[in-house]
Amino acid sequence: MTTFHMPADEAEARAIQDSLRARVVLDEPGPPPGTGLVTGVDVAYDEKKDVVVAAAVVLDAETLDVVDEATAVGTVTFPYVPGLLAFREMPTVLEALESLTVDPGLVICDGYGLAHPRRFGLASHLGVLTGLPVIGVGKNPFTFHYEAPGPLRGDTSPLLDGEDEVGRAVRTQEGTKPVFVSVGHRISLDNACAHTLRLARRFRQPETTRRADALCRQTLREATA
DNA sequence: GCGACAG
DNA sequence: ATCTTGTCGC
Repeated sequence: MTTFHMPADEAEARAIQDSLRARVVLDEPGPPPGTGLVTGVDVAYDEKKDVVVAAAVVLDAETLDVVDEATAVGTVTFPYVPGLLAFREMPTVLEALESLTVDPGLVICDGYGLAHPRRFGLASHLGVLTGLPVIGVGKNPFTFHYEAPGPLRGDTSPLLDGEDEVGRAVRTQEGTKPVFVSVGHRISLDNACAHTLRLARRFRQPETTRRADALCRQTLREATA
């Protein structure tokens, strides 16, 4: 497992992404939906943007029951720069994941994997550092373009960077905006979309993300109070 | 040079 | 991400 290194500036951060990108594994199908464990990770920031809380919530993939959860509180040491999000969140996210008492199985995180200017978003980075299969599910199309998917749950359309399909817009609920799924590590795009759809039975976002979001926000309130 | 820009 | 009133809809 590779150790996280905090770059001194944006140029070094981009160089790290260009270097680690070669370690992304794209030829594995990933675990079948509905089996094993699935882990959601998310972070929340305080008003001053200097405290960050990460949460990891492990669910049984079939029942969606909570199996384990962990949080970590850290300090933000890198500014938000589109394309360099991982350097803000990675240290605290890794700490939360390492605090779990079970194997996380498949990880679902906010943001993107291959759908990234250098094809190495947060989900790819997290996958390479942990070795775990990772999916990226974003709420916005970032800098990419797409045609609206059909109106029904399960309808999809390609997320395009020019001619390249870097991810997929997935309609998880009728009457709501799609989410944007991309491959992080050790999973296919088809399977990533199938997992996302299965985990978003009731709401727009996957249950893993919703649980992790609620936990890190609650923990932030308690840590800030 | 200007606009766009995951969280 | 987070700040935030009112407002639309179930």
